[in-house]
Amino acid sequence: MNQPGDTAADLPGLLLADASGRLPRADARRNAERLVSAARVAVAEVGVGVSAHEIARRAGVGVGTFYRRVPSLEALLRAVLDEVLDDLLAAADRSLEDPDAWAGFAAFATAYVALRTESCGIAEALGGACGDALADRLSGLGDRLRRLVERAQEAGVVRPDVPWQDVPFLLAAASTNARTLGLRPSDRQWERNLRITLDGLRARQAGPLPGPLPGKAPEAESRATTG
Amino acid sequence: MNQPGDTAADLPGLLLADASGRLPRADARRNAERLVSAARVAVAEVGVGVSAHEIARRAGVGVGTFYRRVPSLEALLRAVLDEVLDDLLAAADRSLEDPDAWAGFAAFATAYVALRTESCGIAEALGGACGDALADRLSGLGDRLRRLVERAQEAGVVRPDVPWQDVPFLLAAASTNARTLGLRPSDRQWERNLRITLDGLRARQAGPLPGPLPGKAPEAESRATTG
DNA sequence: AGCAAACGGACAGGACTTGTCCGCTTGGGT
DNA sequence: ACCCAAGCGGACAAGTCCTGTCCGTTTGCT
Repeated sequence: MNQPGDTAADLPGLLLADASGRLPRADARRNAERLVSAARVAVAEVGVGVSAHEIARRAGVGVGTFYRRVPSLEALLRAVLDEVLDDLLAAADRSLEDPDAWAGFAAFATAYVALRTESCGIAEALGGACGDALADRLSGLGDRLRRLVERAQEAGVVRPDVPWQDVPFLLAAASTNARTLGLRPSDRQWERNLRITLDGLRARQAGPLPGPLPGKAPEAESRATTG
Repeated sequence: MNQPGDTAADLPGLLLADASGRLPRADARRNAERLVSAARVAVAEVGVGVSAHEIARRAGVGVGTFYRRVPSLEALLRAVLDEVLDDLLAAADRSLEDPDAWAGFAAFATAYVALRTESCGIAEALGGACGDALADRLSGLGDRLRRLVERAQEAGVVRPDVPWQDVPFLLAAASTNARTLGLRPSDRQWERNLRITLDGLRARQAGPLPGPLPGKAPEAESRATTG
């Protein structure tokens, strides 16, 4: 996906080198790589709201070094997220080429859910928490997901009464992280959730879905009494 | 659930009256009620991280009035959450008395998902975001959910290979809010998610679930490559 | 009408945040 | 081995947002 020998830490969008295009000293390059690695982990564990000081601390460098190696906190986070989303887009394209429509759909669903589960920040980004910055990639993902679902429905392997617009909700749902549920994070929970969700999506007899199609309802507020 | 004639706004845990047990002036009582109402809405829309100034603004009063009517921000949020959780516990007990095991389970699942979907703050609280403050009520909920699931499995209406520990994950998943997904909030999305989840849980032939039982895995960290 | 109770909101003080700056350290060419 | 510029750490500036207090003004009730 990323050419070896890109910028310091193989992040195309991130200018880590100086004006001459090189990082002359080994420690500079090493720290740049540590910062990018730390940023990936921190985005996964803390989320897109992680602070520059926190990333620097995890990388084992001072804040001064952070801002010498990276143009800004925003640029670093952006580069990390862009990379992951590009990988995911590529995975979707590969799934679309799978001759088995169900296998392709399930493979992408698995990759998507795994990613959301692993990285709290990616889940936020996929949910639009980063505003317009990732809009292009997100709409590209939506487009591919629509094609994957429609193809599987035409092949008769996904129940036809589920509109493709429901699927991002279902996948996001299956990837709900243990951390957000008050239970200790057991690594493979998402696999169980996804399995049950996919069982619910598989073509077989089932009643019509309740409610209107998503994405068109007015902004009406509803309050239900739980009693 | 709450006796009429409790404290100012029917929140048992919250001392809104002065030492004599009365709020002498009508405006004081009116503002107390406005603050509690605003807190409920703000918790739903903003989450448990909502600020005192924000609640006061929504109630149309100054911060001074906020702190004169309410012992602290924490106490107000706690009272609001306690009330909702007590209602939910009562709903669970009612479901356990339903002679139809599936209907009882589905009714509670619906109430639970509806609540999480309606209120962002309740979803956070149910996920343990409030620490030990709600631990008693949360463990009570877990206990009732376990009994609901096991009863439905013994009656043969929920697939027996799904351990009850998976169900809170699945319900939390079904209630994933539209707001967190970058799509405009369409009120009834959760009904569609829940329907598909329940379809996945209904007893019928299905392969064994992958992975270990939740809640027992060690803290091992896993990194998967998405490519 | 009088006055205590209640009001609004400026303010204090603290916990964060991003990003800068400067005195000290060190990599690496000579 | 030496030298020095490049690189380093972390104190610091300036800002935002937080909870909670205080006081001059308004208002409900007797």
